[in-house]
Order: sequence, then C-alpha cells, then structure tokens
Amino acid sequence: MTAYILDRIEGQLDTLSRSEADVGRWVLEHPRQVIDQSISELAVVAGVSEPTIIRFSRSVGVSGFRELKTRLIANLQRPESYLHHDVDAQDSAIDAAGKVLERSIWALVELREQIPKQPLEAAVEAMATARQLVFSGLGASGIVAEDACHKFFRLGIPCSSTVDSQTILQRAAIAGVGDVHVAISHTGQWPDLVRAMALARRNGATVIALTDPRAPLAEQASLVIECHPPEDTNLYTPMCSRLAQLALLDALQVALALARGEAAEVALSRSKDVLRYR
Amino acid sequence: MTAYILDRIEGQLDTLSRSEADVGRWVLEHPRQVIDQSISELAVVAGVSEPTIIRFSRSVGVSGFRELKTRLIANLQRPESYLHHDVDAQDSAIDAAGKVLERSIWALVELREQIPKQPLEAAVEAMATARQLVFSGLGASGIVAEDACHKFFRLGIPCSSTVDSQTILQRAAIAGVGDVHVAISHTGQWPDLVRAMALARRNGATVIALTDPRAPLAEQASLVIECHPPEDTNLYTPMCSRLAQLALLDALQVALALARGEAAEVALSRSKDVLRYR
DNA sequence: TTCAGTTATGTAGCAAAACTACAAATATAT
DNA sequence: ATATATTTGTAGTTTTGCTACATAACTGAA
Repeated sequence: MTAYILDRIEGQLDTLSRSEADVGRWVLEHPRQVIDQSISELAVVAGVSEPTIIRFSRSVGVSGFRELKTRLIANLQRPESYLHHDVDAQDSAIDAAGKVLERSIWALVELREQIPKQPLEAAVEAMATARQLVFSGLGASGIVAEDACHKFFRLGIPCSSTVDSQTILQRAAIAGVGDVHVAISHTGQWPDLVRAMALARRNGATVIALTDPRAPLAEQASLVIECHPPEDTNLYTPMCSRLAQLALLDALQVALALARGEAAEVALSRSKDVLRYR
Repeated sequence: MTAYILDRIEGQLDTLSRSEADVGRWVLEHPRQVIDQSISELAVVAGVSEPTIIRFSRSVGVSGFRELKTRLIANLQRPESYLHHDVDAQDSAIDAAGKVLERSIWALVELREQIPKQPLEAAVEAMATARQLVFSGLGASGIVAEDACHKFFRLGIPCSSTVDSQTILQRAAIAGVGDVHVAISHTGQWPDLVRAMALARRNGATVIALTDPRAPLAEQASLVIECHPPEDTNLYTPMCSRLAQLALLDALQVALALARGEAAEVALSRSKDVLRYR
C-alpha cells in the first residue's frame, strides 16, 4: 500500500498484460497530466478501453481510478530523495541506519494516512466495554502483543498476552461473550492463529485483527484494522510491520483512554506516578 | 497556485458568507476525511447544500470541488502538516489516533537527524566481534530488549535479554571480556540498571547504552547512543521513546548484518525460510 | 493443425458524482 | 414598507467512474 505509486507501477510493469502495461508506461511518462484527465481521456491517449484503465488501477493495488489519481497527486508532492533507498553492501553503518530509519518513518506515514478509513471507533467501543483483552501474536508479533498488554493494562482493564500457538488455542477455546481478542499478524496467514480466532469468535468473543485485509485471518475477525506496510523483499528489512503495529496500538490505547474518560485517567496517572525515581 | 490550500482557507474564513464559512471550518478540522468524501457527504456533515460546497471551492480560489480535493491531498503531503497537536478529550478516536501517529513519526524524524552524530560504527564493530550480546531493559524498555534479542539472534550471534533488576545484576556479575551489554532506558536513571552496567564494565564487558547522554547510565557506558525523544507531560502521550529505541535497534541490526557480510546473510535467510507456510 | 479452456480486452449500460440554472429566502438600503 | 442585492437551496443536466457481459486473443493438449 505504497504512497509511491509510481515506483509500484514501475515495479509491476512486466507482470501486467500488454494493454495494462501500455497504460502503465503512459502514466509513468506523464503522471502530471493523468491527474487532470478522466478515464476516457486517458483511455484514448494510452490506446486502450476504459475498463482497462480500471483493471490497471486494481492491478497496481488501488481500488479504482479515483484512488489512482489520489496516489499520483500524493506521489508527486514527495521529495525524490525518499525514493530508491535500499540498503546495500557498500553502505557505512550510518548510511544503512539512516536508510532503515527512513523506511520506518515512511511506513508510519503510510499508516497515518490509512487511519481515517479504519474502524477505530468500533474497536474502541468493543474494548471499552470488554470483560478482558487478550493480545495474541506469533514470532515478532508476539512481542507486539506483549507490548500491547503492557500498555493497555494501565487503563484498568484486565489484559493478557499469548505468544504461542498452544496457549492461543486454549485461550480461544475458553473465550466467551465480552472477551475481546486482538490478533496481530503481518501476513494473517498462520493457520493456528486463524483457527484460534475463528474459534474465539464462535464462542462469542469479539476478534479484532491487525493484519492484511485480504488475509484469511481478516475473514475470521469481527473487525479488521489494516496494518500491512509492504515488507521489502530486501533481506535486511523485516521490521516495518512490527513498528506499524506498535504505533497503531499506541494510537488505539490513547483513543480508548479518551473513551473511558475519568476512570482511565486515574489508572493512567497512578501507573505513571509509581515509576518516579524518588 | 498555492500548495497550502488549508492556509488559504483559514485566511479567507472571515471574508466568506455564513454557510461557506461553515464549510471552511469543517474542512479545516477534518481535511483528511474530505478527501474521501463526495460533495453530498460533505454537504450533510457541514450542514449546507451541495452548490454551497462548489461556491465555497471557487471562493477559496480553485475551479471546483474536484480541484479542492486535489489541493487538499497535496497539502497534506507536506511535512509541515505533521507538526503535532496534542490529543484532547474532545477528539474522536480517529482524530486522536492520527495525532498519536503524527507524534510517533515526528520522534522518528528527529531520531533520523541524530543518526550521523551517533557512534554507530563503533557499536557495530563491538557487536560484530562479540562473544555474546545481552540486551537489558526495565518495564517498557524490557520489551524493547526482548525484541532486540529476537532480532539479533538471527544474525547467528548468541543473544539474550534480561528484563528484571535481579537478573540484570547477576548477568553483569558474570560478564567478561568479549560480552556486549546493551542497556536500554529512556531516562537512564534507574539505579539498579546503572549499577549493573558499571559492574559489567568493570568485568571487562563493553556496555552500549541507548539513553539520554546526560543521564547517570550514560556515564557508565562504553558507548552512548542518544535516543531520547522528549516525553510529553500529556497523560495520553504514548511512549515515543520505545518506538525510537526499536527503530534504532532495527537500524543497528541492519548495519551489523552488513558488517558481518556473508555469515549474517546466510543465517538471516535460513531463519526466514523456516517460517514459510508450506 | 485443431479445439477446448483460459485469459485479456472491449461494448454497452448504469449509478453516482460534480456541476448548472433558476427560484426562494434572507439581508440591506432607501 | 418596498426595492435591490446577496445568499442559499431545489431540481435537473452532464460527466464520470464503474459493472456486466460478450467477444477476441491467447495457450496447451490431442
């Protein structure tokens, strides 16, 4: 889900069909003109039919022509310097670190743009009235789950985190109405996690998934919060999704604290006070 | 051709008629939502009729609603828009979440600017030749330590994480030459952690501190990497420092992987392969 | 080659969006 | 109070993005 839609088009150019690639090339060469064009105008200059434009849009990962334009406008506002910043073997430690940080920043900027589309109000409402919160994740997401638990318990809500398949399944088996399970997974593909959440939901629990909306996990969830920065194929950068998940849970926690008002405020300031040094 | 349409709207607000000013205020408060709205939707929430929206657009100097949206998208891409506002009790979940994320982004941007001043090369060198890495942190930083451990072991270096005072002290007591201890602490004030790192260092270990360079912990460390985004006094402020620490360790890990070259690459891809789904 | 099955592309039509013309309502001046 | 100007909304038109379906172009096996 990249704001650098032009990069994405370029990268996918050879996986597209002939007509769609024609569109792609035209867009890459005249992105600023596309912004002021309608589908039919673009269809004429690219030499294809109108539906092809729409299919092209979907192929490069946006919902339609409207969103394609939105992405182009956004892309063209960005400084070039954020482009092409993959770490390579010649980089010094400082260069490499800078690039990694830029990529992380970029992932959060992307995430921030998604926020208005996410069902946060519904998530907050479910959590505000929950009997308990259970955060589940495997591998790196397990650590995110633990972090979330560590953060949400301060609001005075019973919280726990589960980070291995067995425990997640057992938890799901005894879940009931009023429980809110938060499943964290970048890919949303792990069969055990998907099974567990399906089970929890059958048992009456609310399941909130932080994942890719097209993943199996999303199908089982009551609420899906999209959190799926594209992980680079680059070997060295498997960490953007983790950061995005953490930041999103931060945001949720604050929203939840606001929703719970007074009670949360008291619990929060107590847990802050106890950490003073003298 | 002003890219900052929001500024323009704000400036013209008092020259507009009552209904048009209503629209202007709504747009200023929810610019991101307007991007995904149609005229009729905006008309409803602003409490005016559809043509008023178009007249408003023209009043602020664009040709129509379409261009207004274009300008908004462009405006919101500008980095200045990420200057943070504080969360307050009137915010909706989405507004609050947006603000929290903006603050996190800002913290990382600050951190990125610090990167060239940090002794990363030295840290990488120490880690590259280490007998083992020990990550230590208390509370929220403990989770960062665990995350780091989870990340660095993939490079094929013996790693562990310690997250409570007793264990940290014991580890420090048996530390020796070749061990690298990484202490993670926002304030750098916790007496137990400071004592433990002083002890580890006396025993010959290298101590890398991710903390405030003016803190006691920094004095005891062999290397200090500054990682100290100002925590807000605001009750609802999330832990930006946690995010910054994670991102910085991500960066360090990548730099370290590069430094170790071939060996790390093999270990990394092995630990990725084992996680495939079928 | 031929022919089924698949993929790619286009035609025609629809629903929603942006926009316009005009009339009603409101404010302002005499 | 009346006339004039300004502001706002109603109803209708045009444009736009999109969908359903049909046709064309490939692909691979007999």
